[in-house]
Amino acid sequence: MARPRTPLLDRERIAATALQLVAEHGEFSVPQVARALGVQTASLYHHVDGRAGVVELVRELVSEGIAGEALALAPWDRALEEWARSYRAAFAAYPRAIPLLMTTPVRAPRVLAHYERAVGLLLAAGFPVERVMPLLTGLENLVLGSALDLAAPEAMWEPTPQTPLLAGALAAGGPGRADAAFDLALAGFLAYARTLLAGTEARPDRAGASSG
Amino acid sequence: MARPRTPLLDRERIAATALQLVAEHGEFSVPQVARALGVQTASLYHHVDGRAGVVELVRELVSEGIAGEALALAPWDRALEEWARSYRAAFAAYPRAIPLLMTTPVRAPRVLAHYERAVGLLLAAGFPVERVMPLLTGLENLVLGSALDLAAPEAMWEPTPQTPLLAGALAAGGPGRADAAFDLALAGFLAYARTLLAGTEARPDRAGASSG
DNA sequence: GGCGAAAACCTAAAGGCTTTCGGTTTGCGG
DNA sequence: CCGCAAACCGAAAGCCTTTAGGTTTTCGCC
Repeated sequence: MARPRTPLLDRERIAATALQLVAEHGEFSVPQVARALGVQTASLYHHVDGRAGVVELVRELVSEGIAGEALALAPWDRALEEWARSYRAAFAAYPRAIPLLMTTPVRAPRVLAHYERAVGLLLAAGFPVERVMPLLTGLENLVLGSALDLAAPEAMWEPTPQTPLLAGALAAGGPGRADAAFDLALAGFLAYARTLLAGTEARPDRAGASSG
Repeated sequence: MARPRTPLLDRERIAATALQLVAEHGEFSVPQVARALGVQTASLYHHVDGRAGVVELVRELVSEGIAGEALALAPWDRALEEWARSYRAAFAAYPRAIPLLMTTPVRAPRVLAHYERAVGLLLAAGFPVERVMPLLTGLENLVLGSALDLAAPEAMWEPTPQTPLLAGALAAGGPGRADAAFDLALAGFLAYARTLLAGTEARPDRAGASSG
């Protein structure tokens, strides 16, 4: 009962166990992961940078389904669209993880690398740098909001007898409808982005020349 | 040191203290609120339904700035736009509260009443019931994502030396830019919603007639 | 005016969480 | 073979949420 012949823990098993707990209960704690692995709580801290480190492992696992290579497609709007679709699909597989991952800042290198690529794509497409983060933020909100809505609308609103219309609207949307709504919202977003780019190209921005 | 001559606590003081803690530190705990009010932790439980109850009080306070009467405007798209603008302004005043309020389901009656009204507005405008929640979800994500981006972009991504483009894009956006981006994104959203409505009216939905 | 009930605070405690510190055993490089 | 690092355990500090039970004060009612 000290050091075992073969290690009981590694980052992969920790990540998988935490993700399973999140998928089942919507949250996790370090002791819960330890119990599921038949290990004392303190042992986890030899493999992982605290609870926040486990969250990042979960993020990596959930994000594995995102097709980063889609960002290499042309033209830029098609790249963004394919990326957003695989992004949504990856998170829709684990809807209960979304609140957990939205709450904490993204630190996972693999996920940051995705965003780095996406920023590069938008800059190469001609967007001014100050438009890039609002665009990515908007797209991310569209994707995650849709993924959450797809399989866990009750995570957002709690209808009461005083809110019959809300209850009806919540009950009305099925998975197929959510998919169609995402398609349309994404199309709207991309159309907006194209308009924005056209306006930028027509009148090049000269911000920063006066006060910076 | 038992029951005081004049009460030390009430829901308003609890709410204000919790909101102040959230505004300063991004989170709160029941003992922290108690300490700030010079009271024992357990005393709060006589006024509030646990920690979740305090969260709902904070939500009410933050949401007070939302102009619910905007939903009575005509036409429906202008009502939605004005509502969204005041919604964003209310949350932008307390950006650090946004993660807290996005994580837990909405229970606060006043806020649910807002959504109830919004659902009614969209139904009256002619949207099919199964489109309503995706629309509201999308609008809410737009609003909250923009509010968070307005004053706390570092709450979402943690740039590293490996992500120079991301760091640059994060540094580039100022408050004025975020406002302009919100204006455009909102315009895009409303245009998308109008398109959706036009398509619905052209070919009335008969969902529910076959199986429901 | 008196009295019981309820309100409002307290102390205490259970049980959970995160994290660190100091053992103890095992494996490995020299 | 020896020393060191790795991997696990036990214990503990300090935080959190929530409940239970006690004490004093106020208020409504007779």
